[in-house]
Amino acid sequence: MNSKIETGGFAGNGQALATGGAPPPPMLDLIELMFFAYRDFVSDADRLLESLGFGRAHHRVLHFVSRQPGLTIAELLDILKITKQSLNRVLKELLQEAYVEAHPGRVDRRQRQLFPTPRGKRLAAQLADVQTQRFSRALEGLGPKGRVQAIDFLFAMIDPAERPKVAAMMERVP
Amino acid sequence: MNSKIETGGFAGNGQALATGGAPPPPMLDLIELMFFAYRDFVSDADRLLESLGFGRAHHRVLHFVSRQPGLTIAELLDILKITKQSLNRVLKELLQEAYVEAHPGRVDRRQRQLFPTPRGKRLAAQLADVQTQRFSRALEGLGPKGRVQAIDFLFAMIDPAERPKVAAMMERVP
DNA sequence: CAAAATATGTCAACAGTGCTGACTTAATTT
DNA sequence: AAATTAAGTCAGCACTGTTGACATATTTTG
Repeated sequence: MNSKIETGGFAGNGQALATGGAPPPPMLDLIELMFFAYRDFVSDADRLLESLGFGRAHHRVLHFVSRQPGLTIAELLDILKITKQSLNRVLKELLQEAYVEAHPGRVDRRQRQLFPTPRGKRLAAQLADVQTQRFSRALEGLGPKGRVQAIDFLFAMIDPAERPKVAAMMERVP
Repeated sequence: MNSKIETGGFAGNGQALATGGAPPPPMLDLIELMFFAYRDFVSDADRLLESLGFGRAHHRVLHFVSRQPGLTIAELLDILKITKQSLNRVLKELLQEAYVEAHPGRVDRRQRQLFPTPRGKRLAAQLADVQTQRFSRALEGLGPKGRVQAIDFLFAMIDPAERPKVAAMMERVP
């Protein structure tokens, strides 16, 4: 049970340990850049959502429902990695305010398939737009391969076990 | 083996609408990859923190105090972009459990300068280590310039007004 | 020096979003 | 017919963010 991330304590971190595998020096720059980049990345959408009384959780649900219309609850839970109770709280609001619709699954009627309404599509597009603007500006200064490189880097940061699912979603290009 | 995304296919993303003001196509791939990458990135540290009764907020404070010993409250608030009440809640616990120490500022004694204790340094190093491991594995599959490119991309994602401060922190290489 | 500004701490209340546990309903599978 | 599955719901809790108001030092200013 003990997560043996005991790298040897303080000494383990320092690269002074000679023999065997010297632990790599911490990549503080990347760690911090990841924090700052994400902090500012989400802030764009946050401002828009706040005016509607929604939060980030609403955004994520609306985004993936717009991206994959007909998504079931179970599929959504697997993407978001949250519990059904957490999901239900925000999904209920999106349904009530008619940003999302649910219909019983055609093949398995226990399931509920989720679809964005026109209103939901519009909001999802707006949110994607402000975030796309940030990417656009960021990529402007980065050479022609900047986008491909960013994609490769971010994809490599994902848990290997999750990559096939993400890759499958990516292939479904809009 | 190399389960990279098929970048050659769609990253180009043709469709140059000539006339009028056609909105740029949303970069759904980058938006989603940013979400997935960050989700998995923070999960590493989360597991370690949970066993100590700490959360992400504690991690951030401990990280930046370790990174910039002598940091004041106001400087920390500017980095984290949270309110002093939010900060105080977690800082209080880090002080009580002796991961961080505070001393009155030498020049301005109203200020409190924050320092990591040996214990705090050790935990900060452990946390940085698990996150560094993820970066290491991610960068393995990306050419030799992968790291520089990732840094450039993430830096470009930050609000322009914030970049000088972040750059200053980066220059202070460990 | 007295007054104003500043840096920080604190109390209280609330919002958003995670979690667990327990129970229900409806539909499908066995 | 019984067991399993997909989903909903209720209750409560934890973490982390927010405002607003007020308190205490300390420094700066007029």
